[in-house]
Amino acid sequence: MSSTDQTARSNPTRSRILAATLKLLGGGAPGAVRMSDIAKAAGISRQALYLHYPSRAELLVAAARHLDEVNGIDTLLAPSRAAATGRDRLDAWVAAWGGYIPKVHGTARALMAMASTDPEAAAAWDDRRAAILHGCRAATDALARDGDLHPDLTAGEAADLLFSLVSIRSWEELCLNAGWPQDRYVEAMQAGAARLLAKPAA
Amino acid sequence: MSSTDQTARSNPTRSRILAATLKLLGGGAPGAVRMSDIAKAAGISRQALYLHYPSRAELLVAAARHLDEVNGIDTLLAPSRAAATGRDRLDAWVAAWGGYIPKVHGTARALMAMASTDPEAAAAWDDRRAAILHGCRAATDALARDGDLHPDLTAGEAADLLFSLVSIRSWEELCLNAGWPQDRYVEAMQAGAARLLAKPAA
DNA sequence: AATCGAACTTGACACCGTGTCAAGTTGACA
DNA sequence: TGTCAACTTGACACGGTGTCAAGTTCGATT
Repeated sequence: MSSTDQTARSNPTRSRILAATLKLLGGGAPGAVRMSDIAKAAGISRQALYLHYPSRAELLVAAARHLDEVNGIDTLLAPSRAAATGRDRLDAWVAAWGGYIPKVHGTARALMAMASTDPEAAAAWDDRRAAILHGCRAATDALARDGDLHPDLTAGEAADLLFSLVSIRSWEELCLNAGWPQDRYVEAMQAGAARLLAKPAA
Repeated sequence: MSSTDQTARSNPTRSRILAATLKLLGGGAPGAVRMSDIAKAAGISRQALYLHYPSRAELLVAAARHLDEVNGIDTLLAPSRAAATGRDRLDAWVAAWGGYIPKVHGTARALMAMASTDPEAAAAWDDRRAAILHGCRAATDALARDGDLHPDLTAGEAADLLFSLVSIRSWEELCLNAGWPQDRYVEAMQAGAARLLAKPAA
């Protein structure tokens, strides 16, 4: 999830392309974002864009990678790894991931849409899914180690549940459609994840 | 959600079109379903298809309507309305809706995708969202009436949470990607919804 | 100073899927 | 017999992606 993307840093045009892509994708894009839109925003011709990223799918994948890098996803997720108890870890994970969603959801949305047609995008999206699910699993494993996991659930099931509870789609539903403020979202997800996954207080 | 769709029943060709559409959309469609695919499956020309449904969006909307009708969605949801206690109502709702998802998810998926480009499809999808959310709200209201709602949540928030917990996307995640059996899904959602939304046992 | 190559430009074109248009065929019903 | 509706074939426009070919610009090489 963080392979210090040389190409982008060393090459000024590519950075501008990625920056333009993220800007368009991030800023509540009105309708679809076309390749030509991105080229225009980056101040180059459409063909130059294809010179750097041979397909829309590859561009989106690169943009998602780049997004993780500039946001320092690893640093962001560190507190979760450092937590002492399972409950703390769950809270920290939900806070970290929940806080990250607003930053990535535009790009993620485009990647998801692409994934339904392009196999390369599908693979990239699957990688990300796996990484997030892995984070969820780490939290539910920690919970299980503390004997704090709800008795009806295996750690695997709990991870799946957590993953779907704090999925990007669900965030969109709550924060974009239902109008929840981001703070309330994180708070409710932390409390909700605990109720959903942890053993009820004795 | 059930306006006894005259047109379809009275017109044999339309029924065949809708049947073909649902079949293609339902049967784990490999890749995108084109208008020409549907025409071929219905045994008519592409142009005849446009004669009945002037756009892909309108066809998908009609297919979704038709799907609700043949499945008797109202009858299906009746047990939920009849439940005595809030908890019963929640359980019945989750069971009914959760059992309905596998039948509609193919069509819903297509409609969702369409909604991001076509305003008419977006409106149709929003109607469906509203109807489901309304069902969720009815359940959480019943819970609240019994004084059984979790103290941290308003009935509105609880409905939003329930809606996103049992969303089609989440079902896809759990049952298609994570491989949960449908039975386990319903069971886990019933128990999970109760933990998430109801007041903890005293 | 001449030139080579990389990055970029303009402009054209193929492909695909949606949606439209026009002109013909078929068959039922009056 | 004529007419109307449903349907057919075949063509075409449009938008978006991706490709191809032929120039331009400019810095680095020798």
